[in-house]
Amino acid sequence: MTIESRAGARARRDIIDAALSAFAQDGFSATSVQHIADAADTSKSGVLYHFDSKERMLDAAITPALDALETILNGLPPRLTSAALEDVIVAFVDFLLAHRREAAIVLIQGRSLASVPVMSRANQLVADLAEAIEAAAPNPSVKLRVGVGLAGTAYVLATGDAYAPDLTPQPDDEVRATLIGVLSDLFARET
Amino acid sequence: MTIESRAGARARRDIIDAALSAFAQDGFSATSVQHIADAADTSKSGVLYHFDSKERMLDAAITPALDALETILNGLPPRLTSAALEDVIVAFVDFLLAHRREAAIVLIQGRSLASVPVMSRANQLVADLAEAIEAAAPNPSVKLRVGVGLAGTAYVLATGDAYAPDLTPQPDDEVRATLIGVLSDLFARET
DNA sequence: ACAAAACCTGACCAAACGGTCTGATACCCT
DNA sequence: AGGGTATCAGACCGTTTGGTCAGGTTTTGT
Repeated sequence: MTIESRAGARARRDIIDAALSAFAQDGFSATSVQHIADAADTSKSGVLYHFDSKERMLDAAITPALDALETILNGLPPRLTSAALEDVIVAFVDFLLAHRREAAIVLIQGRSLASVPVMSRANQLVADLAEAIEAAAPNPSVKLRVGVGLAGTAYVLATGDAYAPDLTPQPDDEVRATLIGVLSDLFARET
Repeated sequence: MTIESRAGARARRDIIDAALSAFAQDGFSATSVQHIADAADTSKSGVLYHFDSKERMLDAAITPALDALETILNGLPPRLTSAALEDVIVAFVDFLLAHRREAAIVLIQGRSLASVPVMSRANQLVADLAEAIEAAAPNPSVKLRVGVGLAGTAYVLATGDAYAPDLTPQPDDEVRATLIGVLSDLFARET
């Protein structure tokens, strides 16, 4: 029986869940193992039994999301047509909707935690995605527009409502449609 | 003679400068006073002589930028016409260009440091600005578009090039014009 | 020139941190 | 039923942290 046994899996998931929320809200270095333990209703030792170190907790917490992002990347055609571009935009927005906390962590702490292996991987994936999408842009100005769109979309979804307090109560479907529209427009428009 | 005397002012400015860069790059809680001291070529005690605590350093570092933002806010007419809106957008972009590091700190750590008074003020200012601009939006969908634009603009300028590595070498003038264009478009477009 | 204020250093401290270790409890398989 | 293992809790440890303090040096005002 592996460490992923059925009975012990719940505590493990609770810990990851608590860590994910804490890392996204308070930041990695500002989050103590004790705090995670409290949130997961266990002890510090209990946490460190499942994950050898704090860094490994971060690894376990965001790796699934990174795998999902990598899957999107691997599905990209070598050269993006504008029809394929639409698909990528949709996939990216859906990815953000599904992994808000992980996205917030990478978006906000990707640079400062670059020395952590899993974060290095995350940064690479983000750079690859941005490069792939921006490669379809005809000139630097459109690249910048797209950069703003991608970053803004990620930020709004990841942080929830810091810059737009009134909009999060909207159903996700509407938000999704609007965000896809924004990104598409930013591409289509010529300056 | 006050503490702002001429001879001592340089060390003080060096410290603030080092703190600003460190807080923006590595985060407040991940930055040690010792690190700031090293970067400012002084000792930990030297730093803590000029600023009683780490929090007060943060305060001193970003307060000037917050004052500038507040000035922009106070200049807003009670109801934004579309011409006035353009002015606000320009002022905001210029503000971001002038205070990238401070913007990065607020943007990225505004939530997690909300308990620090100066950060609470920063969050309030940002919320006020967003509210003023979004109040000019005709419907929730445009609000979301504007939210994406504001956040994206701030993020791209603050973090430099995380999501658009190729564009920062551009001269600021071009970046400025493009960003103003993006924000204006996001407003003008109806979904 | 000289006293006072400003400035800086090194030693020091209590608290909090991530992580280890020992042992107790719960669970599983045969 | 019972041995083995997974799962935790509490005490503990070395390190690092923000911050204090006493003392020395430089600068300033007169």
